[in-house]
Amino acid sequence: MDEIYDPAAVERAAQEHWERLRAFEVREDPSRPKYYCLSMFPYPSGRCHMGHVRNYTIGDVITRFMRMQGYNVLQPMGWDAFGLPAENAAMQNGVPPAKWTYDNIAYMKMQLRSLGLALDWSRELATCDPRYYRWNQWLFLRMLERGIAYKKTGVVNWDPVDQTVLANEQVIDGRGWRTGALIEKREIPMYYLRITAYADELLEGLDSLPGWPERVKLMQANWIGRSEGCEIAFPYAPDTRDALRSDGVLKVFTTRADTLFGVTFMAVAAEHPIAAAAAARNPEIAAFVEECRRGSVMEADLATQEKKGKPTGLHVLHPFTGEPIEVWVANYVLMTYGEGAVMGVPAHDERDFEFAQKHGLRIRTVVRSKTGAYEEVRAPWIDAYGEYGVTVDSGEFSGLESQAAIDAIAAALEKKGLGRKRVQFRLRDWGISRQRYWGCPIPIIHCDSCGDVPVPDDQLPVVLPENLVPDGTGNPLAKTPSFYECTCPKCGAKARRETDTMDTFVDSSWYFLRYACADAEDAAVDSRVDYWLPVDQYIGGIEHAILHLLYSRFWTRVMRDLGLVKFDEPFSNLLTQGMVLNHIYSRQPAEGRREYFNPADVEKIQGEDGSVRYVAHTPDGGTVEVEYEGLGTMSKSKNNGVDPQQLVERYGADTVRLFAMFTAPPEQTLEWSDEGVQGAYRFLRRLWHAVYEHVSAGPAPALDPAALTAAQRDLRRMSHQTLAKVTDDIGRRRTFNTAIAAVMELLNAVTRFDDTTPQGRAVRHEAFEIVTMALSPIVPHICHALWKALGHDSKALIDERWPQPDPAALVQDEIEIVVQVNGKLRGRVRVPVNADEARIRETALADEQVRKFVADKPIRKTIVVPGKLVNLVV
RNA sequence: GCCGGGAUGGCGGAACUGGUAGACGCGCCGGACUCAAAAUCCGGUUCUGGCAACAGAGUGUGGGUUCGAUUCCCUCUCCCGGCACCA
Repeated sequence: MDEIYDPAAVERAAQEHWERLRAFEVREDPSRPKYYCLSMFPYPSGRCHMGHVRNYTIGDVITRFMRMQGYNVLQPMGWDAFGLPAENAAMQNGVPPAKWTYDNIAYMKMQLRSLGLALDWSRELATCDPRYYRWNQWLFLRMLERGIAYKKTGVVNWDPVDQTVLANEQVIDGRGWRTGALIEKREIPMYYLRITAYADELLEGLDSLPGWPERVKLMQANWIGRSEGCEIAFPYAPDTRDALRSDGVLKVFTTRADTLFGVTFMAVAAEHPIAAAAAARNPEIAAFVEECRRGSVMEADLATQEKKGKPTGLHVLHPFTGEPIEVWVANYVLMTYGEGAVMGVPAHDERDFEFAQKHGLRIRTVVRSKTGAYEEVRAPWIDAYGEYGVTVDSGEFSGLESQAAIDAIAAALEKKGLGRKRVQFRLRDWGISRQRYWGCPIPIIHCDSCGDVPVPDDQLPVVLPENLVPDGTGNPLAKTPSFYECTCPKCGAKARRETDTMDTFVDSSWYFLRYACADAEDAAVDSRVDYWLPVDQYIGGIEHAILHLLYSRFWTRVMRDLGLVKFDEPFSNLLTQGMVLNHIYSRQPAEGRREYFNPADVEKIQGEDGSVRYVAHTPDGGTVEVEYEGLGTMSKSKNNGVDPQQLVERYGADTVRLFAMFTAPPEQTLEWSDEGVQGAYRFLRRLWHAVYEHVSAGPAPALDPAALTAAQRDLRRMSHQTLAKVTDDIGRRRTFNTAIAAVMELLNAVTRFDDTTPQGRAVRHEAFEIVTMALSPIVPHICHALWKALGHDSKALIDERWPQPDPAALVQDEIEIVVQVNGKLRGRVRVPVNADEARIRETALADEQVRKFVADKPIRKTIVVPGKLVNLVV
């Protein structure tokens, strides 16, 4: 063993050993319990960032831990390789997205390898590989056959200058990111997947996932948004019948049918047919509808914009009273939810209340809440107005409890044919069409005579040409005849291939299945999926809590219904890691865009008066004063990323892994700190040195537990306590930071333990073995070397079994008890471990400090927490 | 705006089921080693008062439940994630 810790040499040796033995390539083995540990695959953006390092280290710790527990562990890796950044890079430097992507994959693979992850690279896949995405196409066609996939129009962001569809992130303050043009909404035909058909099952399925964080399940449940309510039809008044030139009804969905008699207006979305009819005859309405058409399609934008509305002058009739009610167009009504129309009940809905106040509409009180005593609803709004209560002024339905009123009104409406109870979901069907090049082609051919014709299975995959370079003005596929020109599979006539590609969420909705059988050539999945799936532990960023995870749950169910897999839920346990943050420094030049400076180049300057300023070093050798903007997630745009590669080269992968695991628990955000990395490095050096000192003194004799001194027993107890804690922290709690802290404490104790007797050395040897074992999932390279140095030449550490604490070593005969008087800490006493309440109380009262506070007051109550604390109440 | 989460020393965090607040690490201060510096090692480090023993205060804000609250309940403030075409 070398005296000096040389991470580069240590890591090279360990990685060579694992690679030579193909240690992490696994096969189905029915005789052993399997464990599928999966981290979300990366988008190959160019270089790994700290978020990847954190994500994959967490997965690796669990993988290595479970492997040592005797499981057959699969940990695969692949590439989420389609997506927008490749097109953006292409626009910038003229390189085709394919080449950019494959180059990035090669570099990032090298980076991941240098981290020493226990990955089975033989299963590697990339979603831009036709061998993968042909099955996207195949599965899409099966969904089309079953009506799960269908076509309808959808709304997109349209840049009128570039004549192109923009992603939400490309719309900044309502303008196109490249052109600065005001963005418009535009309706185009798209393919949708009927996720709503699975809404109930996706919601109920959450109950079968005890291994998922509650907050993620809650977010998904709210996203699905099941609500039970009533569909109510308001027949058109004569003016509306004229305007639309038809009989008909305006349908709304409401959960508060009990407030039906409080309706004083109706509000419809700008895209609603009644709005269109009103716009056709009234220029003011037309202008308002036009105004609503501008701006982005993002819900956050719609929800934060000022609530506006215009009366249409058209009316519908109340289903019971026949009273005419005016229809308004309002920008806060979503065409995509329910019927694109709502009934306005200002007395009992806060949003309607505000709208009515603003436009001077009537407020009609029809429910009295039981908690808020009021006769009439009037400003300002109080929450009691929105509560359930007893109906008033509601004709034959007056005097009923809200729920009874809802039932009665629903029944009466149904009898009239003007409504019924129904369930409404907030969840919408999943639009998968993208007017973009770098994605999986949708396998459809448009024929003038046959319509939309699916590409026959034997012509799959529809291969994406890899040599195109997008220029920001629309999809290059639509300008490439060699791609879109084809013949109709049905009639043989000239036809046009669909040029839209699929949402990249399609790619990531089933990749975890494909890892089980990545080389299967004639099927999407084969029987190996039955062995490995479901995923036992899935690890990824909290930002995927809803969309990716919900789509994957949906897709898995579709594949189940196609008979391809035998389970409902793809991920049994989920760990959502927090984001990685770093400081943000910037400067606003007199002209042009705000500049961001990497924190590595910024210096903090403390003035003598306590003032603080920040100065950044520029590439030309100069300095500029910059502003501190606080912490934010590491990103290219804020220039606050840290390159893990430099750190690996400087300190080694183990240091980077240790830092990522030690600095915060996995679910929390992680703040970057240069000093923290150095601290991690220092610890590993200290560990190396301590083991070196120990083994240099020659082999340790065998441990004889019966022959130990009290101090030796103490250290041995601590070793086994630490082992028990680390096992629990990694295995159950997944708090790697506290596991590391416990090992650090043990190492501190070992370092202080200067007993050189034979049994002292034996106890120390055991402590080092436990330290090495316990840290090995986190810092596997150094532990691989230390294990050998500790005399284990025949078996590598990764092939050892995780040890169990010795119960005999944990036994203690005396313990410390905390004494409180009236809940305040006043002393500590030592008592035998099996002392009863009387004995503890007696010992506590003998303590001088305690006596001072008890004085001669009678003890009214004694609370004993066994093994921990006694509280004397006087 | 809606949904979800968070806030504890100078800093990152710990306290697992309502029971010792501040483990562990960073930083800082003092000491050892050194011609000196770096590295390393040893000691100290929540705040206030006190030489000390010790006492009081203290987990974003305000209130509540309890013998006892960082932990449970209510209120407010600020920060972060998601909002369906970033991945």
